Amino acid sequence: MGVTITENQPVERRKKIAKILEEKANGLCPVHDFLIHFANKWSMLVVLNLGYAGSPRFNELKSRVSGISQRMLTVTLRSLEEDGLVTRQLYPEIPPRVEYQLTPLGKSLLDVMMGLGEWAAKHEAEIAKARKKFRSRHAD
Amino acid sequence: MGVTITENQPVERRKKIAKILEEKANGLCPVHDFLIHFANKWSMLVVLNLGYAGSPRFNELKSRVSGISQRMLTVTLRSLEEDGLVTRQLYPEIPPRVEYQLTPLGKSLLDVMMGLGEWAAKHEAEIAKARKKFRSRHAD
DNA sequence: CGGGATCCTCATGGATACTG
DNA sequence: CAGTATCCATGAGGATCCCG
Repeated sequence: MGVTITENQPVERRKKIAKILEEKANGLCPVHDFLIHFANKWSMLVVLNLGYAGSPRFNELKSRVSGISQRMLTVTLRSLEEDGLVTRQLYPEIPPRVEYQLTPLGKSLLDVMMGLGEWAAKHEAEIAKARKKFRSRHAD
Repeated sequence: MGVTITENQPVERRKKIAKILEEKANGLCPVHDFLIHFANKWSMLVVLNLGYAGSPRFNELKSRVSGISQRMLTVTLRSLEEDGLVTRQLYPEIPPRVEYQLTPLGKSLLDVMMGLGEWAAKHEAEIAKARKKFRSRHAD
């Protein structure tokens, strides 16, 4: 099989994209379906922080994800748990202790999220510059 | 410099994540700032379709991104343009013709988006299974 | 053709109070 | 400690009409 890695070849790229955007039985492509559950303010940040912290407790995680409310952390964790990305381990002590952890599936997503995160960190300034320019051009 | 690539090393990974989550002057980490503008239903799908189609016209793109409304395509494209990810080329003909295209910055994001897209396509079934299981367990 | 301008709806998500 | 339950504000996003 052709293992020759030819990065940036338009043809190969188009094939890959086409596969990603292929509609499934539900009328959605995998990306769209994924985004419906994942395109929100917190999911990605929680995944990254879980990747960093290992098996944090609820409030540990809450203090790490700066700005998140108690409610939204709960909601986000439940959603991640539902998608099989996170496990919730309850230790029935008093006071109760709960630890969250990425599943193998969650860890595989973490790798992708890190790619996105590194992109964001790398191009942050460039984007900020573009925004400024755009606004000054449209500030008529 | 230590170029030894040691994938999956927790220590290196934690360092990377820490850098991604590092707060900037505005009190936000790069990812958070990025997500505020990009975590929505359409941006990623539009970027992927632009990567596929090359320099599509407005309605060409609209018919490719299944389900998107005229308004949301406009809004999304403006936002991407503002972030320096997309260029808008107007040909003052009658009727007017407008072509959209990824900038180099947009193309670099496309690569990352493809990584996410491939992840979504690969693990779609697994996620669906997890959801089913979760629901049957919580259907008391 | 490629939008802009409005109106409207509903889901996201923030604040607060309460609980096992 | 780790939530649940409510209430409420905001804005994302859909439908529709209009316009150069």
